[in-house]
Order: sequence, then C-alpha cells, then structure tokens
Amino acid sequence: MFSAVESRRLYRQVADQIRSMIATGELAVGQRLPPERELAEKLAVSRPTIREALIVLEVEGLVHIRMGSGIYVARKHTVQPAQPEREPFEGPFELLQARSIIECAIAEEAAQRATSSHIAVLDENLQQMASVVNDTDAALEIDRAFHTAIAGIVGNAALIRFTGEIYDQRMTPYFEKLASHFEGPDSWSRAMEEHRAIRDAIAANDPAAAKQAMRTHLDRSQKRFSESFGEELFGEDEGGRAAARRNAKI
Amino acid sequence: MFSAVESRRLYRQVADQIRSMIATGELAVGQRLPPERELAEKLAVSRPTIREALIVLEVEGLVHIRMGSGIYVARKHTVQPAQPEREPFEGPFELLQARSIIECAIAEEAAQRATSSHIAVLDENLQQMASVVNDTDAALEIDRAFHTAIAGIVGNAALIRFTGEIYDQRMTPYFEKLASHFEGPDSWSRAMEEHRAIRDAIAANDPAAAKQAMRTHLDRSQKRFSESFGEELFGEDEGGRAAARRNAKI
DNA sequence: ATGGATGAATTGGTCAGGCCACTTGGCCAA
DNA sequence: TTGGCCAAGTGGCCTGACCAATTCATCCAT
Repeated sequence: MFSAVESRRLYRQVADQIRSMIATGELAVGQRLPPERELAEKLAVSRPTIREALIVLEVEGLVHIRMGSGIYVARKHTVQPAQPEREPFEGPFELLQARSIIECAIAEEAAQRATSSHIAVLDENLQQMASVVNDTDAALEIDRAFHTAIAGIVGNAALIRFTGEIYDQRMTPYFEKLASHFEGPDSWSRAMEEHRAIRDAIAANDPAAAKQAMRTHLDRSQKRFSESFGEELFGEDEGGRAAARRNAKI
Repeated sequence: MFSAVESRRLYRQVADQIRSMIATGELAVGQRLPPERELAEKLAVSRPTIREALIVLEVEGLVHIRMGSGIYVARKHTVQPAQPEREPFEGPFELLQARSIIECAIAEEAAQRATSSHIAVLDENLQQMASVVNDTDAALEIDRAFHTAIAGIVGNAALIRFTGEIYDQRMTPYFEKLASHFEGPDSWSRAMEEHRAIRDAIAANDPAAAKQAMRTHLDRSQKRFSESFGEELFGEDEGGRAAARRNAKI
C-alpha cells in the first residue's frame, strides 16, 4: 500500500548516520573522521557514496573537508540536544524580550550617529506606514524595514542582518495565526506613533530617549500581543518558564 | 605557500555554474535539467563530479532529484531573488562591533539579575579557562561558553541562542586561519583576566561596570586581532578572498 | 644537536566504465 | 477503451584506478 517511506537513497542514510554520531558527541568537535576509504569499508558502501554523504554534511556545515588532510567535525553549535527535555521553542514573549534588550542598545547607538539623511529614511518609512495600516502584510514589511533602518544608522552590516533575522523569527506559522487576531489598522497606527517617538529621539541625538522610546515600543507590542490572546491560549508566562529552566542549566 | 584558500574543488565550480544558470532564469522553474550523462559531457567533467554538484544543489533546495525521472529546478528559488547579491560577509571588525553593542547590553541586563548560582557558573568557567590556555580549540569552546553563560543569566533562551550564533560567525575557515596566528596562551590569559573583570562587575550587580567591562574586553579582542592581522598575511589577492568567501558561505 | 629540505605515505579529488532499480510512455492484448 | 506489459531513459551505486594536496618522518647541512 502506502509503502510510505520513499526508499531513502543510500548516501542520505549514510549522511544521517554520521550526522547522528556528531549530534550525540560520539564524534567530538574538531575530531578527524576516518578516511573515506575506511568509512566505505566499515559502512559497507562504496567510496563515491561516502563522498556524496560527506558533501551533504559539508554543505550543511557539520564537517569541514580539507584536501589531503582529512575530514573534521566542524564547530557548529546550533541546537545541542544536551537538554533531556527539549524546548527548542521560544515563545513570542521571549523573542520580544530579546529584541527589547538588543534593539534598545542599537537605538541608543544610532542616536549618537544619526544624520539628516538617516532621519529622512525613517521619515519616508513613517509615511509608507501611514498609507498601509489597513494592509497587514505590507505593514509588516514596513515595520521590519523601520527596525532594520535603525540598525542601518549604526552602519554595521552584521547588526542589520541580526535585526532582520530576529524580527523574522516571530513569523513561525504558529504565531502568524495568532498575530492575525490582533494586528489591525488600530494596532498598526499605534505602532506607528511609537515609531515616530523613536524617530524623534534619534533625530534629537538623544541616546537615552531613543533607548527608552524603543523599550516602550516593544513593551507595548508585547502588551498588545498578550492582551489579545495570550490569556486565552497561554494561561501563564511562557517565557518565564523556559527562562527559569535555562538558568538552572547554564 | 599560503594558498590562502583551498583551491576550489571541481564539483563546487560545477555547482556554482548551474546555480547561476538557475538564478539568471536560464533554467526555468520546474524545468528538467539535461541528464547527468549529458551534463557531464557538456561540462567536460565526469559523471560523479556532476552528481556531487547536483547533490550540493539539492541540499541547498535549488533542484529536486527524482529517481528514474530526472532533475528539476525547484520552486523554492522564487523567494531567493529577493536578495540577489547576497554576500553577507562581514569582516571580523564588523562582527566584533556588533557583538560589542549587543553583548554590552546583555551584560548590563545580566548584572541586574545575577544571583550567587549564576556567579558560580561564571567562576567555574574561569577555572576551566585557566586550565586550557594552551589548547586553542578548548579555549574557544570555553570562551564561547562564558559569553553564552552571561546571556543565560538574563534567562532568555533566544538571547542565548543569538549570542552563540554571533560568536560562531567568526569561525569561517578564513578567519580561523587568521586567528590561529594570534591566539595563544598569552592572548587567552589576557582574555581570561578581562572575563574576570566582567564576572566581578556582574557579581557586584553593577550594570554600568558590567557594560564597561564587556566593552573593554571586546575592544581589546579586536585590538589583539588587528595587531597580528596587519603583520602577518594581508598580501592576498582580492579574488582569492572572494572565492574563499563564497566557499565558506555554505 | 638543530633546523631546514626531501621524499614516501596518507588522504581527498577526479575519472572511466559498468550494472542495477526506478520511472515513464507507448505498445499490445483483452 | 482499458489494463497490463515492456523497453528506453534516467538516476543510484559500485569497482578500480590515477592525480593532487597534505603530512610527517627521515636525512643532510650547518
């Protein structure tokens, strides 16, 4: 019937096997793997198959292949399953708290460096936002642009990238559904006013005020978020729980 | 000599070539690529090389390989052109500046929340560092752990993850080579002393001092890096570095 | 002895050719 | 028309070999 399992290709199986060895720590970071020929013999497959599997792992960043030298387990600290109870899930509150800490610092820094051309970018963004408060999709884009634009004032590409990446992480399919319940013309208008306050503080080259305005903005975002459905769906503070566990661990 | 970069492997070049054909639309979405044997003939390489290149593209999600049928351009790449010239390669100085802004804010926050158990974690880390100043690989691990531990004091999983991810981004093969020239027992000892100053400020629940200590630490890291940076190897041609970049990207 | 050059062993990179399993589409028979 | 069947096309995998880069122990000159 539904044999269901598409017969996985051999090199995929080999890649999975090596991957799990790395995940469990059986192969330590920096350690050299056995030569391709030896791996082929041990796993009873041909060398081309081993090579294909290793190329998969290299593209994934798990191993580092050095010609003539060997294959080494790369430093990759994505998700360490060291935690018995898995909690790879960060709630919206936790993300907003992280954004608050990081983006406040960025706003503070931006206020010290902003020039008139930077402010012009923010003003244009505010205008755009005013025209799309009824279109949540468009508003999200512009909201994102506002936050990355502030990072852009600092003039550091890495910072811009981080800001964008953090922002994008709220967009899990899960939260997207939830967010659609509270994002509307009203909430976007209020967000825009908070954006304006941030813009003004940065334009005034007032770091402390910029930091405070950004904090207010993100705090209120969280409040808007939690008021709408946080209570009905999560009875408790999700972020706090995960946080407590983390503290004990690290 | 310092070839600086691994000479690009053939299957990588083939993958790049096909990738660019997809990017430019020369190969339309959904279109079937020529058979492996034909590609091998046209590109004047062997079929295993073609296969390896195609596996790279498959892992990247650009093509979809269907056994017995053919190789098809995946739909996914439609979202890709949003960032056509993605070369998010940021230099070590840019990354360190970003870390400075972000981690200073985290240290500030951590100083407000640290308890004795948090400090115990930092102390243990310092002890570990003292015992491995001669082992750069181990020292890197512990250095990383110190910075994520500070994020851990805040009790926010997202923050811990970001801190780790930013840290890991210096570990491209390119920087690794450069860093190996300046990381030694001496530099690790000095880093450890700076860590201790951060620990003390956090233990004293002094946010301003913690922020300052973290900034000093990262500034000096940058200084250590840049000093040996200039002396050692900077004579590489730009083309080679760009190639290394592209390689390291994945 | 010390330090640099050298060559053999190791290891990844590539090639050639072949066989097998799966997919596909058309042919043929019911 | 419908159903199964078959053969060509295609990817999956293997064997065996040679090339190129790296590594390391050895040897020679200082």
